Amino acid sequence: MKPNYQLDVAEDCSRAVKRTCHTNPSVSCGDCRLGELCLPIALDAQEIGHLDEIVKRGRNLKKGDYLYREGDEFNSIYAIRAGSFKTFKSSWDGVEQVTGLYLPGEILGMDGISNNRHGGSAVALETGSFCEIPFHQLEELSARIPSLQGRFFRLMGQEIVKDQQMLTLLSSNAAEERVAALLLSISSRNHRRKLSPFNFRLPMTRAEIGSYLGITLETVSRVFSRLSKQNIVAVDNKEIQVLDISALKAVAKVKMGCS
Amino acid sequence: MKPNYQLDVAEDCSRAVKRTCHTNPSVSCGDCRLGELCLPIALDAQEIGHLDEIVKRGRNLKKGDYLYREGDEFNSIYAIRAGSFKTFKSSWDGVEQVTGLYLPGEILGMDGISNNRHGGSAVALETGSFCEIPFHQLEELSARIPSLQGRFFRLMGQEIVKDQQMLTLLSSNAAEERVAALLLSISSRNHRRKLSPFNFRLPMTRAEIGSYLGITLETVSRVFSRLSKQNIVAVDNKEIQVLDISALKAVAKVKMGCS
DNA sequence: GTTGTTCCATGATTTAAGTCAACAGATTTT
DNA sequence: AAAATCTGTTGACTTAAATCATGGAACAAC
Repeated sequence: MKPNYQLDVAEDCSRAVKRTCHTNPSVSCGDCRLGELCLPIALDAQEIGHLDEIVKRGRNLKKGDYLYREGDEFNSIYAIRAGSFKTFKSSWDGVEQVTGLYLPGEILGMDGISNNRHGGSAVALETGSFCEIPFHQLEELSARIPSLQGRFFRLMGQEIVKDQQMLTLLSSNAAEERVAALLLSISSRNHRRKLSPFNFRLPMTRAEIGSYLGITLETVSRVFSRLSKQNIVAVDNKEIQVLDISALKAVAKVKMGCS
Repeated sequence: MKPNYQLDVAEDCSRAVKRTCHTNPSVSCGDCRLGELCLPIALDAQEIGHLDEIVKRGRNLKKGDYLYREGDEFNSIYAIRAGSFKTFKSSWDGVEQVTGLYLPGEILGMDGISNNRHGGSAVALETGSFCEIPFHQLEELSARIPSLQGRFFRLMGQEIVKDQQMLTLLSSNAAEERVAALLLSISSRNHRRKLSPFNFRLPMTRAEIGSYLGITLETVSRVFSRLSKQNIVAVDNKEIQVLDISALKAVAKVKMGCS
């Protein structure tokens, strides 16, 4: 059985001739290889043209740079082209609570829509690039292009579903389930992006993972050790190799994004 | 200091002469006393008229009746007029996970938008009534009425924010914080509805509250006992009286809907 | 009203995860 | 390349909440 995914982004880019690499900042939505994951799905060529006009493409960030901060005025949503981002809130006591992990092709920043103010912050976990889509222009365009409106409704609905899955994950306890579910989620999202679902690098530290999953970093570490000992995954620092995906699913009791 | 809220719904209804009671099934959106909480905010009279044409008003349910079930085809969203509802998912092992609590003026069912299938079930926690809004008609109308589109974007955004607040509540542990936050949330939502923020009846059992908050029913019960002993709230079964709201906020470390 | 359920409170015990602490490996900085 | 900082692992101990168990109160059905 041959894997139908490329092993890494660089390799994929070198293959692409006319579509150009997605890390090329000037590539338009129609040519972006993330097209079938990002906002434009379900739009025809002409509609994508309109969308292209309002999208500010190819902004780059390095690790630790903010996309926006908690309390910032909300102006745009962001489509990730490369790299990974986390969203988080700082609680009264300054402790940061990770609320989301976002990978290429995913949309960020919808937490600002209801109040015109971002409810949390978003930072790059590594060097990355993104497109900025001014929201009021998107709204105007949506009113004129029903399929875009529909697409955006669906996108927001997806965010709701995702958050609610996370919610059930966090209330039905068990540290192991949570960690396993996160690994499966990353795995399946990688698969969607035509990357290996079995080998990937965790973009977050143990502390960030713990914060996201509502457990301590020590517990995260111990769970990795246990899963390792059972030969379910191989863990080398942030490098993860899934050895037995069905066992991993059993541990997770299949909650989050099932592949 | 005089309270500016009515003590209960019945009293409020008896006062209303031309607006008619909101439990009257035939009252239109323009006249519904929930107007300023529900979908129509930000619409003018004519737009509300259009909305009225697609809304199926005044459906009634009794305790335990389903609004929709997990896996059902998604057709409509629902606006609650009276009563309260919970949403939940059943996990593989049949254990039910409460994912949301909905009160009058709130909108239910947006979890179906992305997949055309409801991700969870919704049932009435007590006798209640609601309006059904067929989603595809709402979409069409939204494409023609920009302010309705905007309103709905905002409404979905609100759901996202709400879920993320819940998420941070569940990861930053402490049973007491969670219970306190839930009480404050209900309190402030009651306030918005011009009901007492200090006296209310919990619509859920201890088991449901526990499931929602990711703790056991015994823990919920113990937390109530402790808060009671500290004279922060008076608890008589489901009847709650908030005695010291600032102390309650301190316990909650102010997380969920702050009043 | 009586009977049968469901719901709630509380005690005793167990357990999973948190906390504290020390050290080793990585990564950055200079 | 050395120093300094951040990140990850593991152990020992503590603790908050889960589990198990009982009795009583509230509610529904008949």
